[in-house]
Amino acid sequence: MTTSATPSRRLTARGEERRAQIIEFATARFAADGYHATSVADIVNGLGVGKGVFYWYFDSKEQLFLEILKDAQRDLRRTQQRATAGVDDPIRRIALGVRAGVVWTVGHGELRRLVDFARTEATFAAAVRAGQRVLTRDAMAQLQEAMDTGRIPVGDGRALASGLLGVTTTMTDALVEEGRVDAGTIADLVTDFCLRGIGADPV
Amino acid sequence: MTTSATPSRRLTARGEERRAQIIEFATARFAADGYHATSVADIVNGLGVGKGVFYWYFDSKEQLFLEILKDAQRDLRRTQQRATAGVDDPIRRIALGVRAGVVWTVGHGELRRLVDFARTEATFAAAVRAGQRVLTRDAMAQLQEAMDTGRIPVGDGRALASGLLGVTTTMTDALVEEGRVDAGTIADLVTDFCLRGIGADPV
Amino acid sequence: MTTSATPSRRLTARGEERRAQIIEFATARFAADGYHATSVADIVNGLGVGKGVFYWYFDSKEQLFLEILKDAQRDLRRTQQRATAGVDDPIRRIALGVRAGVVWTVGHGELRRLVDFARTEATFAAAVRAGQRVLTRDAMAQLQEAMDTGRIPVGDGRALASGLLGVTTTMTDALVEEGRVDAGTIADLVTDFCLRGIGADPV
Amino acid sequence: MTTSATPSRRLTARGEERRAQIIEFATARFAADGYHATSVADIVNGLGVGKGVFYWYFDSKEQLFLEILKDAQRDLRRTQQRATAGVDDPIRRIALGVRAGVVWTVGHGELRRLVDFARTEATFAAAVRAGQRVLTRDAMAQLQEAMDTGRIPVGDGRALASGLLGVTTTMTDALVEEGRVDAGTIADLVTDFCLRGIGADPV
DNA sequence: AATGAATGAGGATTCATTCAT
DNA sequence: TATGAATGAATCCTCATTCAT
Repeated sequence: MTTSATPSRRLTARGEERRAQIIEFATARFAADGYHATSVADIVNGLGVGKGVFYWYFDSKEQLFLEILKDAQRDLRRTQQRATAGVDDPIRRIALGVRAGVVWTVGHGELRRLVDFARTEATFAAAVRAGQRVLTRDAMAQLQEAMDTGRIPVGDGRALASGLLGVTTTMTDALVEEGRVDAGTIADLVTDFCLRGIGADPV
Repeated sequence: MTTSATPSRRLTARGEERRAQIIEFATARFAADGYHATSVADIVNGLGVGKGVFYWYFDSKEQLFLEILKDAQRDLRRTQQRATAGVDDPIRRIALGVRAGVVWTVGHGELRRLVDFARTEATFAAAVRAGQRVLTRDAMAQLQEAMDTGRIPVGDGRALASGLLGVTTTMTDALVEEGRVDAGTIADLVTDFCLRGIGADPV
Repeated sequence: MTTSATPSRRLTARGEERRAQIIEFATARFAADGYHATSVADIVNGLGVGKGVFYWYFDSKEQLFLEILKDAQRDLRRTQQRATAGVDDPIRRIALGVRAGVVWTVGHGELRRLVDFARTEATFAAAVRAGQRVLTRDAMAQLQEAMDTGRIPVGDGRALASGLLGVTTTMTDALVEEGRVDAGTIADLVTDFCLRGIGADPV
Repeated sequence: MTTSATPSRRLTARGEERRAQIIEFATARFAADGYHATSVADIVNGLGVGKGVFYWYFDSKEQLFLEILKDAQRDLRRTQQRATAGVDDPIRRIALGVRAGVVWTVGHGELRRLVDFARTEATFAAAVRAGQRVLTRDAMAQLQEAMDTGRIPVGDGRALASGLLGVTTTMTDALVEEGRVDAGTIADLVTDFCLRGIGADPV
């Protein structure tokens, strides 16, 4: 489920596989050791292939990272959209979106790390902000509807949206780090905090 | 407001000044360009001094970064302690602590970036977690008292504490990024969300 | 005659060649100018290759040196073993071993220098001692047999063995330095001194 | 008992003391860690003085080393001369010289190391050779007399002299390293080997 | 005599990227 | 497609030496 193949090249089935394999492995290393601490050599050696392979599929290390980043952001968004599709009540949509965010974060802690890192390098910061903006806009839309329909007090949509984001990621991280791996329980705690925070009655 | 001089060395007044100067400059560059994108050469050139100066005051680039990190975490904590000292009501203490956190974050956005980055590199992650734990513990103490005295519903202290942290940092970042620089307004929004989130009546 | 390739890597024929070439060139420079006075840059420039080449074949300058050291010690030992193989008389074995040692030393004066240097750096001293111990043990075995069979007076094997070593290296060095390059003549003088020294009748 | 004070400077009593202190400390470090591994900073820090002190007494690290070297060689020579003064029999003189050499070496193992090192660096090699030549010449004089008076078979003086040197140093080193610290015993073994080696009857 | 600070050339090593095969 | 080899700029760090005080 990759984006625009970069070295604009038609890949065979086997090629697509290789490419995915590189992405997967690199993601794990980037998350575990950090982007800079992971060299292209580490990646190809870990995969047991020659160096040329990497550059056959990617223009550069930077481009690979960007691709991982975008994939991650798109994947999270899709997950949330899928979770809230067809639900009428804006509060429920928010709750479900938050839950989906938590579950995704629990399952993709590595990607979270990458986003955190990306934010700190001039080279990647723009990409992260772009993605974050999309997520915030989604949340704002729901919040707006909730305000319009009187389900929550009128307030600063953007502020509330970023609050949702903050609680979701930070609380999830903290609890996962502490060893709590039950996504459901974590989701309950996060959702509770969030709904209260925006002024809705927790379910 | 530096810590223990590192290459255990007695510094003259002039030396202390230099050292502080390096820390300040390096912090700015690290925050602006990223830790890896900022070379020791960049730092000393920017300061117009020889390369050896850096290593006269610091054992390594890594150690300098760690020092900045610890200074930042200690500074934030002190600010919060100062803000809540002598206040009896736990809810008010929480509110004041959150406010202080927001104000500090608004004034030290650069440091926030560094902490975010540090979390993503194996080398620094431990230090960040240690600092975060201290902050969380502080918040947990207040929350516990609030629960014990019936000011908020009994709940998962750790979860709530990390919620407070998450809202504070993420919401502040988002609003600052959007151009809102009035710390007071931001603090109001954040505090509101937080108090609601833990189940207290916003003031 | 290289040992275990170091950066555990399979080398092609061309690679093996390059590796040997580096070892050869570096040995010459180390011996001529000293280990510290020879920089990696000197080596690669002298070879007309890029700096990375060195690190493709060796983990570090130190490791390369160690490898040269071990190769040298092993080579000398093999030469002596070959020279004495199949000879029954222990005195003759000693004489032949000494001769072989002299000849080897005359032909590999550079390596002798490296060993001398290595002994003086904490980093390499252990490796030298290990090699020396092997050589001494070899000589001691022959001396023991000579004593057991009454060919030389009973004495302190270890002392005699180190005496053989000392005469061989120092006398050879001194004579070579003086310009006498005829290995045969030198070997005669050394062997004479050695056999007399251990109490055997010179042949 | 220093040589030509180098930064041609009149030293006060206290100054001479300082100077000797530096030489002593540096000698120990050079011998223990190696010349290159010991920085000027190590020396002054170890002594608890500022960097200027070093350059007040010595022009450079190199010059200090050279001075230590020469002191050592002169000291050894004097010791041997003192030991053999007034003795008529050339064989006895040789025996006593060798003994003195062994005793000195046992007591100054560190200096031996320095000489070994010096031989391997282009910068110092000449100085060592010069010293060695003096020692060899001394020995040759005695050997010549022994030959002239028929006490030992006529042979190659220079070769024999270097043999004496080699046995003395290498055997002593080997035995000391093995833990035998009784200079007398070691001297016996060395002298025995040496006298036999040159064709004299051991006493 | 002595100190702490500063200099900067030099050195080892890394690593993204390219290339011949 | 893939590999091993090669490149060389960039980086961190060391250290002998100098200097202002």
